[in-house]
Amino acid sequence: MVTQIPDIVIGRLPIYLRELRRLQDEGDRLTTSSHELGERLGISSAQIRKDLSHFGEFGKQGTGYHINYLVDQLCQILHLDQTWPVALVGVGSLGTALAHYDGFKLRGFEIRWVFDIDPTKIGAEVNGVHIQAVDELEATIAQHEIAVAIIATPASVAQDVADRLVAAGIKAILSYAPLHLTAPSGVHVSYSDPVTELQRMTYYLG
Amino acid sequence: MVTQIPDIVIGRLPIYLRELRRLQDEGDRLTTSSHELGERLGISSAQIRKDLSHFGEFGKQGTGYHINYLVDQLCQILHLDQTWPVALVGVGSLGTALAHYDGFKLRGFEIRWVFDIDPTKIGAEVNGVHIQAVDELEATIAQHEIAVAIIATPASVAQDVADRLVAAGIKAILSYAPLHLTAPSGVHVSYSDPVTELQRMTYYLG
DNA sequence: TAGATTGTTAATCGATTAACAATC
DNA sequence: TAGATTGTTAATCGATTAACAATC
Repeated sequence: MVTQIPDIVIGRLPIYLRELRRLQDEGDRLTTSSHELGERLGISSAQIRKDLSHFGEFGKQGTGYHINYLVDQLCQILHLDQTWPVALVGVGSLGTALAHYDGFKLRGFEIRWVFDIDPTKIGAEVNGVHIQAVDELEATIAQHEIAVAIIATPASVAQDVADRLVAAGIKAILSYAPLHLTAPSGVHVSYSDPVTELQRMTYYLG
Repeated sequence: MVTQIPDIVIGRLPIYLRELRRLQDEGDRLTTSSHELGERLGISSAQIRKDLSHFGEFGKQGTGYHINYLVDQLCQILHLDQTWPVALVGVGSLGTALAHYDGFKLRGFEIRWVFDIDPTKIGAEVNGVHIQAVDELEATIAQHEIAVAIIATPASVAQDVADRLVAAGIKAILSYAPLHLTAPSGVHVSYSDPVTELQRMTYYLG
């Protein structure tokens, strides 16, 4: 029986995975518990057990969860037992920073195509990746069947870029442009806007 | 009577504000409606009306919301009728990109102090701001009563940096380090981790 | 065996939505 | 007046938590 799992549960799995990897790196134990994990993440142990129980029984009464095993399971669930090749659009300062970020590879992603509209950038390289003209976006994405893209363009062109990415077959977009993007259902969009995040916190400051 | 307003409501206000600013920039109308705003943001009109009603009655039956007025009100609520000076820790490629980002000023923030631990960077400038040694962090934050900070350091030192920021008086932290930070209650922490965001989406991809 | 911890149930808590009287 | 849209209520829907039998 296929049960629809809430988005909010899916959203926590990468957080669990990230903390489990830290436990692996610390390397001093083979198992952990929902209590320990919750303690480290500020999440209740009941919620962690409930979340995981949507996908199977990964723990053992009395001993908890085998860290390596749970990491493997979460990677399978999140489809991270592969490296997702990523297209990046926009090589301004943020795009360049993302292209150089070495935290992608180890966690399942690799920026392998980079696009910009600026003729003085096209043909150059960023972190070993050739910068292509945005004109080539559709052909490249279709040819390589790329599913994941990052938008790091100015806000003014982000919706247009998103439309073209979607038309070319992209299924998941992470956008750094500070505006809501419209995309057809079946295409997943997530956002990162530092100002929005800061504004959420200033409410609570005198 | 003071009612506790849910965090999730507060979290949507900056989104409303951002879209209202877009309507201002488009400049072709003085008013909007919860229906229009919801349409543009993929949020139900009922939710928008409910959210706003926590803070007052900002609309008029039949005509909707006066855009400029609602922007003003939201800015007041979010304490954005001032510019918040921000301290940035870490001047790697991401920190540098943030220091150069010109989207802060217009929306209520300004990176005015920058810290790094690398002696070859200390004393240089990034976007007109002097790079200080991390040693000077406590004194500078206390002296200027800085409330908001951004962490763009490697994960390995992020918790230590956060502890020092908090001890010096910082009340809101936006962290780009890919790990959960522990902070005392009363200190607000938000996160931006591109990999976590991408991992949330790959679950839905074949 | 005794202690620890799971997976699950039922209860609680909170958020969203539908509907509509009020009124511009 | 007629149409549009608010603010609010009550109903629905969904998420979190507390508690505990099962069992390692």
